[in-house]
Amino acid sequence: MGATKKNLFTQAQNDLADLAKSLGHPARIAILQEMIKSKECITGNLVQELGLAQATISQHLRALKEQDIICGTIEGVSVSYCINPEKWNSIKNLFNQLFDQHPICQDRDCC
Amino acid sequence: MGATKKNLFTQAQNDLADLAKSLGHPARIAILQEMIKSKECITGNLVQELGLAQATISQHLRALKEQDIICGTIEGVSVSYCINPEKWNSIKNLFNQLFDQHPICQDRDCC
DNA sequence: TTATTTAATCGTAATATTGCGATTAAATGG
DNA sequence: CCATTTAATCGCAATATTACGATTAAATAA
Repeated sequence: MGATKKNLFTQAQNDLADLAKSLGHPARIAILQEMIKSKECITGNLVQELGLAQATISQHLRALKEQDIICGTIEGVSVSYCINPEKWNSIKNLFNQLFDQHPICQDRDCC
Repeated sequence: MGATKKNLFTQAQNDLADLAKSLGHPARIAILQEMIKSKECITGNLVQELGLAQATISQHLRALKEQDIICGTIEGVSVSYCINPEKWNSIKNLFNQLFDQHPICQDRDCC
């Protein structure tokens, strides 16, 4: 045991959970915000900015890459990453699809 | 090592990451969708519906409770859970705040 | 009172994640 | 060619998560 039982859930549920999981670490949130902020999408700075080891940053970048949230282009000896705009938009839509399923009911609140 | 270095990040980054993490499991996505679908917020059904053990469901419910995403009221011998509408709304806003930071740039796409 | 039902919690095993030093690979600069 | 720079990957240790059987606690039904 210990492994997620993905077979019990729909593809959509697993996909959304995987996306949420990839946002579920402050370093990855910070990386994405940094990429949004800096127009040049330079990543060498991330190690400096975030204070995590180079190997750790690289690992987080891979997690985001595997979800197709970011991609990188080689620029000389370094690599420039940035957010995949189409994916970003689709993530936003998927999350809002979940959020908007809930009919903010004023009348019958149990919380 | 192995523990997230939360001290390197802002409160907002850690909070958003924690929220994302709590959505980062298909069972918890399924639980939330079930709560949205069923008007009565009955939870005993969840064990039946999802096919996970009772202890496991209870653990996922606790994770959502700890983030204040859901809360439960005792109804006789069983417990009725539902989504916290205010929190739900604030989560939606927090995520969209992140999503909308990105200026969907058509001109300079590296992906 | 004593069963029964329901869900939380405990304890534990399996697996995943996080973090980093060390190494590797690839490109640049001399 | 060789040194340097940059980032990916490897290997490992520490920690977290997932899952579930067993137990517990609380409410109901008899």
